[in-house]
Amino acid sequence: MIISEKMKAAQAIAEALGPVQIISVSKFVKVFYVKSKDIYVIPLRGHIQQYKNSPAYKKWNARDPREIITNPDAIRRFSNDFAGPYISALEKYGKICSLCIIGTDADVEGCSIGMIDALPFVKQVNPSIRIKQLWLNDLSQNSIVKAYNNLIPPKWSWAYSGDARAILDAIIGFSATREVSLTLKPILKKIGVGFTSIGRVQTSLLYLLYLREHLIRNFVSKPFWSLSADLALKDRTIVATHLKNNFTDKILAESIYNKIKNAKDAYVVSIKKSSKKILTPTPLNTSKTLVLITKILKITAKDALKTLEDLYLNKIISYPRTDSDVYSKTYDHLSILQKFLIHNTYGNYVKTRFRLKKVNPRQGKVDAGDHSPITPLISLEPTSPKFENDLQKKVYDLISRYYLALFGDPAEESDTKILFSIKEEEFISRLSVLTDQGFYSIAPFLSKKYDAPLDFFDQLSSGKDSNKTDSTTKTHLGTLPVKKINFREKGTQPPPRYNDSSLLKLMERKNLGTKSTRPSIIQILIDRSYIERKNRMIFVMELGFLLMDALKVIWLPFLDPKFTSNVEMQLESIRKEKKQMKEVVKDVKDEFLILFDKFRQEKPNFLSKMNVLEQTGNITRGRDNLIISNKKVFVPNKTRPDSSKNYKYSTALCPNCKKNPMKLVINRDYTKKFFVCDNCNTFLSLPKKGTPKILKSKCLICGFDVVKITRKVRNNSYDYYLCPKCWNQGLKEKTNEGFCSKCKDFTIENGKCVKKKEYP
DNA sequence: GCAAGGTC
Repeated sequence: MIISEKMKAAQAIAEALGPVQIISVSKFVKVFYVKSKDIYVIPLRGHIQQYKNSPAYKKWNARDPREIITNPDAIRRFSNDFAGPYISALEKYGKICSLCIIGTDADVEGCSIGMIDALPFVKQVNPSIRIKQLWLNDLSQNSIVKAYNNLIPPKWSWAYSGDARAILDAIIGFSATREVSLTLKPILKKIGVGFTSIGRVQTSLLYLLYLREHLIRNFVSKPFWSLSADLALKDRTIVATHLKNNFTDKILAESIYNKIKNAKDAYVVSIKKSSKKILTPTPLNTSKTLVLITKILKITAKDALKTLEDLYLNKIISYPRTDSDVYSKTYDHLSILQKFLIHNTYGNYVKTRFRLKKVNPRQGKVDAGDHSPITPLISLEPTSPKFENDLQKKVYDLISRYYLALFGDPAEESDTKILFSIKEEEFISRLSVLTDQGFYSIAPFLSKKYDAPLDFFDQLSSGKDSNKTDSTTKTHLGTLPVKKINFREKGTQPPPRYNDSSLLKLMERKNLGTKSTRPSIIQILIDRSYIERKNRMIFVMELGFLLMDALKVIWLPFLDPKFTSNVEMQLESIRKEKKQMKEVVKDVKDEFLILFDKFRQEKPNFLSKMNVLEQTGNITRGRDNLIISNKKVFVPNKTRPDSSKNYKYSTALCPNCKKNPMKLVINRDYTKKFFVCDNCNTFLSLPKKGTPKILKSKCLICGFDVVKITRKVRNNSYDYYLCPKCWNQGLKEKTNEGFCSKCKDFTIENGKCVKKKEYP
């Protein structure tokens, strides 16, 4: 048996090894059987287990949060709720196989998924099974066959490194989140916030945002003065700035201004022209793609990643989570390019590529050995029904154009520096002109803004072929009339606010989070009311600001990204077998325990600083209408984590007021489930156990939406159906009605309420 | 109620 990390990889592995037979082990999980080799390839869904607090520590008040660090039994591994069918498959095939091959992704998390999450289930049913590892650099058939013929001993140290990461994140996160939340409980209650989370990555990121916010809030603008000249050139105006700009000495600047303000002519002293080639871009890894999409389409990182995933699942682009920007030598670019030949918009560009035989892409530098760079797999017109929404079209367009640009010619720009003399004062004007658009023709969004070409200066530089000249210097070449001399007072500006695009870059630079988690880390800070987005800019809210302000005197070593990079170094030493996992977990725990105790010591100071929140009742900043002093509870719904967009609604109207559809409310741990009417607050309760889903069909008795309830019992799941309205009626009247299976006249067929067939 | 990391 081969254990794989995901469905797509399982299928690719199986198909590379021989003809495949698909075995459905549950509604959604398939196992791929390669009959010729008698191999079962079993997919997983990433991690199938996670660390949680053991039952004794489940309640926040039950035990001292400090024990989460000191008591090794405080956290335990639990199977995820979707893991049932995967575990069943591991057990079923574990029993009948003699060799178990770990074929998860070739990285630390992949090893931990295969060996820590999945393998124990196999070993439990078959303790003597042999274990090997399939080390895959990509999912091409060649690589898979090669790796299969060269199985390696399992890389345990890699798996332990990942496991240590998970343990430390859980211990640090759970203990600190509880300790800080419980400390702030009275204050948080008053400002309507449930808890304040602390984590290795999110807290470092919040600290960096706090530092920037601090700079911006405390920024004092300093004045400076600038001199510039508007010069007339035919019907255009070109602007030249004083060579000594900017002036901090107002008197000096003013005296120059007075000297030249009535000048009529600007003498061209010299023209320097140089040209520069701009290389085609390098292939797209996840990080680059997220930065590109958020920047060009001005959407959030979360939406960008979601759209990439959707395009991938619809087989429109390749796997979107990769650290590589190098294609393997055997990557079949030709067949992709050929698909684009007939494209209405990109077709001509691609034809030219074939004509010029430019069919090899520019390569990047990093081959992380995971997946190929992000690549369009098919050629789609914007009208294609395969797109589910407008955003998918736009993202596909960006990725396709970018990919095609890898085969493009370099672009070329010319940079012209013109030095003027205005009454002996030197002024300079810089012009940047695109002289050869090269790959920008297919990917114009990669281009910076250029000036319109000015052939005037080409004539001035006496007819030399400027394209081939790197630098030409001419003196006293003529004059331009001065339209106006400008003398302006300006002020220094604070550093800019982060947006999703620059924040992703920051996280990459500071090595915070991974390609897959960065967008969700940003989202967590928003959900916690630590930060908010306004006009795509990130603002730190009062809660986040004060928290960092108060914590920085106690926890600086933890807030600094150096903490997480040190942890990562330690994890590396496990991977490289220089240190034992136990040793590293102990060291980091000890280090954090000292900080934890320091927090306890400083609690009174911390609390008094955070009390400001309570006094002003203000967790936000910059939204004037929300700053209400001396009111204890004010937090409007808007500043709370807004999950409203995730709500599902019934199509039927509220049976009471008949004005609104009803909102399906499910809280995070699925303990509360009900329909509620936003208008009249009417409730329809739902069964306590199981996950409800609104079906597209309506109850033929009352007209309300039929709901499917999925129940999971141990490793199995089953569905049943009910009508919430009839069911609530049944509860009230104790008639036990509303279950579709017990309905006299109707039944559910293919998810639809239909009349029962009558049998004569 | 909590983290960060995978993934449908």
